[in-house]
Amino acid sequence: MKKFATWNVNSLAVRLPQVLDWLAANPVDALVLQETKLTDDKFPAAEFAAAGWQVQWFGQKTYNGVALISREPATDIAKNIAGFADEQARVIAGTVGGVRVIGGYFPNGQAPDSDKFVYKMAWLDGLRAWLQQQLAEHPQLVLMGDFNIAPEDRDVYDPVAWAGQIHCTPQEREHFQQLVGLGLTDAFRLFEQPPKSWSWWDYRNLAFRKNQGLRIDHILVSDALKPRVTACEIDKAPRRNERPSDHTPVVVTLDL
DNA sequence: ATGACCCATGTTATGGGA
Repeated sequence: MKKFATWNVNSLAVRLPQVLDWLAANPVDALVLQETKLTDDKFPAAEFAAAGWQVQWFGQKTYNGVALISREPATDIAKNIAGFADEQARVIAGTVGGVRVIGGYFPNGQAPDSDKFVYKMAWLDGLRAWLQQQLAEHPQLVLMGDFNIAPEDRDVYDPVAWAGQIHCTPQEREHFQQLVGLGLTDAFRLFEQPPKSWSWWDYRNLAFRKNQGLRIDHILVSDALKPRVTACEIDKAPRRNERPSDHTPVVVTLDL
């Protein structure tokens, strides 16, 4: 049995105690983090090591930043997308127990008519090209992270209000389907799930209390792993913490 | 109601997130 998880922590400096608490309660084989918002010299490697975790990290000042935490050492570490020049620290990958684990903080895109949306589209093109190679090299692969894409209307609390808005545009959803077309499966949808399952709730407007959110954090598994998936769940508990991240972890369980 | 929050920044407002 193996477990892999993803969590956008929205500043690891703020959330480190919550991450360590969560790992103690949820001893997964690997956890990928997004939005650490730390330069590499400030990464709290010693704190993870003291708790018995291996860690790889890749960050920058103020924005973005990713990490790969694992019980066993990760090998063949990759940072960002080979073949796609990027100033922003958004991807970290490693092989853990024979499984290629890729963690990504996909661009937000801000608004469909913005330069940031153009960047998001180019980034997704680059990701897909690289993933095709990664899948050829590593048949057992999980792609996890904050995709900043709500794949379907059932992933949106108010699909009418969000129609055409960022995270819900046809272009973003087409990119998600193109990733699926590489031979990947949304592990969450392999199982019957509670309706109105979200992974993110706005800090504003009492959104969590009213359960107004989006499902934008995902775990995609390769065809080789798909028959091994026994569970995939969103863990809402950390969203109830004091000073929570606006995202909450997603966990997949595989019979390996 | 084009709002409401949270995080980082050598801040006391601004940009970004989603």
